[in-house]
Amino acid sequence: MPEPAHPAFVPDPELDRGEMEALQRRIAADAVFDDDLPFDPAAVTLADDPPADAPLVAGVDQAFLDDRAVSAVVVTRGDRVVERTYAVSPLSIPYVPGLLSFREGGPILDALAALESDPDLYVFDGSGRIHYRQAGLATHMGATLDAPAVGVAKSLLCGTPREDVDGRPAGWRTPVEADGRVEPRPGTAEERNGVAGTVIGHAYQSRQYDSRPVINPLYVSPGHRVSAATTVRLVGALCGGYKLPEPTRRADAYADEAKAAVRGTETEHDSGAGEGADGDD
DNA sequence: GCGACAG
DNA sequence: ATCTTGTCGC
Repeated sequence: MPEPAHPAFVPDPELDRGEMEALQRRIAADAVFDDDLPFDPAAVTLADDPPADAPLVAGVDQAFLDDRAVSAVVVTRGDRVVERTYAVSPLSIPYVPGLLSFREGGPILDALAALESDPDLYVFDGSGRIHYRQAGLATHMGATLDAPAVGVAKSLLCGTPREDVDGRPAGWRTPVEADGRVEPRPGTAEERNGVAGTVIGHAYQSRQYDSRPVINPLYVSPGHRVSAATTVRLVGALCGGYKLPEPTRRADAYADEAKAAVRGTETEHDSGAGEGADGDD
């Protein structure tokens, strides 16, 4: 069901670096970093028995096999899994910091196209507004689908946390402000007033065990149609006992599962059949 | 030239 | 992201 609402934004790996960056600037200008949700953010929970009208949340993550991406999507309502799909797609370009969506965006859209349901919110594994041109993976995908989206990264791409992030207790958060590496969005007040100091996301300590290996915080940022404040609120509501939000953990596990299945299909005897389609159970 | 760099 | 066994601890 989920199809690109804005075809011109669909990531094209064939573009040269300059064209990719130009497209990201257009996407950033079009992206909405304010709350424009068709549902109540407070309705997003991990309740065991959620209301029948609770928002559908899609967790998206990928695993890699040779020169292919195994993109997995797990849709949940509260704590209940509603649907799962995955797609195996060829990867044409290498990973380049700042251009991640051009490598993984297409494969992700392949997996989303196999979905029967229509998610209300997407949780992507990577940055959104916390990006050099304010158009990270979550923003690129959210703007392309014109759907609410948030980005959850395990490390910081750019920007500066307002406070030191080391050794913080669970629940702690601090704003991540734009620094000299972040460009202002074309056509916005940021061009005249500057972006430095603008809150582009948050460092969020989702989990911290009473001792041992100090856990690093997550870096969450708006993808599309969601503010930075609501993004942390949503991610906080989606985290249940582990560092990563539940939708992401499930997508990650499903991606590994699908990857193992694909690998088995090509190892047991020989090879031959198999394409980059979908699958579920 | 040097440093930084999601997955 | 990926290559990988065992091991310490609740």
